[in-house]
Amino acid sequence: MTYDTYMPHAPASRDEPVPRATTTVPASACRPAPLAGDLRVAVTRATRRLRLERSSDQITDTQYAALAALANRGPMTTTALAEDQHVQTPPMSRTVAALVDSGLVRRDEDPTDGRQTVLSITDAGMTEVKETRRRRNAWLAQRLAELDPADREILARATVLLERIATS
Amino acid sequence: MTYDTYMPHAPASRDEPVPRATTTVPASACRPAPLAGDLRVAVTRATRRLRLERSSDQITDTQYAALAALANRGPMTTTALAEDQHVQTPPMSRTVAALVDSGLVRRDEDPTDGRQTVLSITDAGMTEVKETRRRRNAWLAQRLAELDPADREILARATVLLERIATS
DNA sequence: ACGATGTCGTTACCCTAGGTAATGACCTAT
DNA sequence: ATAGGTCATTACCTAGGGTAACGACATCGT
Repeated sequence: MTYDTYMPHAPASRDEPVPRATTTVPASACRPAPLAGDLRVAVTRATRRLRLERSSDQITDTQYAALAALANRGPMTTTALAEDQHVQTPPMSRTVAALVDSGLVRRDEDPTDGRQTVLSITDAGMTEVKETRRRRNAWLAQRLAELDPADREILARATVLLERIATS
Repeated sequence: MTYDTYMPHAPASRDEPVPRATTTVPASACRPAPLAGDLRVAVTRATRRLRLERSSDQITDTQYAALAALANRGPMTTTALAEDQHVQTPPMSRTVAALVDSGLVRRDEDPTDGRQTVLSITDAGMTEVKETRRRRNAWLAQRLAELDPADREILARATVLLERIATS
């Protein structure tokens, strides 16, 4: 079993110029308080819009997120997975149970600690991640392909910043 | 009753240079397909993280989103509100009912079409929007204040792009 | 060595919030 | 006038958050 070396975080370095962009924003929209409101609404609306594009999938958003975490970060316990996803352990336990029932995740007992069970993604699970990732990203990738390359770079940099904010 | 002139969309104009930023991204992360995966994960994770900061609120995420839409865009029907929020009419009808029960939204019959009811935000609703916006944004605004100004500009531009994607 | 305490995972149950189906009220077009 | 379309609501299902409680196991203190 190999795990994707998926690393959205890029190393930070100062004074990188961004080439050109197709949008301008007033300086007032860059102040923390107004930006917080705009960004919150935009992220919420984008999440809802993305949800529309998962109709024919066999796996839910939550299940995919957990499975992708196992694919990206390797085996871990239920509690660690819950912390990674910022949810409580009981709901994560239920999500994991669904993935185990589907044969996408395997439970292995920790030899040194009988309380813990280590969760690993199965080959079927990894196949599902790759296929689901491709299918789910299709719509968004199409929208992104229609953007100016400079706008895609804006979003790529914003992705790093959003990840940084989400993990703080 | 006055409505906030809240306009996250900035007019588009080409060839605007972005000053400096504290992050770099590899060119591969700017291609549509990889960026779609990264961006989807980042937006999903950011949404979950933001949800952690609403503990003591009296109003739910969904209710606030609907109320804010009425505050920002003015009176509209239940169906129009559902379309704006990308949900079906029945769930929106239920959300509206909760807001009416709380006295934050008022139903007015359309004088020319007995089927329709026009929803308007009340003074109490507008107060609630302003207070909730301030309270909910506090955490995010603090995170944003810690960023480099150039990074905030990246996020402000990304906000416009996300709104554009969400409404496409 | 053994009991008290703490931790991991699960189950049970509540709530919010998506979805579809069906219905009633009303409008519109033939 | 009536048939069909539209708006809003209600009823019901499912997913997925939360807390409480419990069993199994580990660890620590005496």
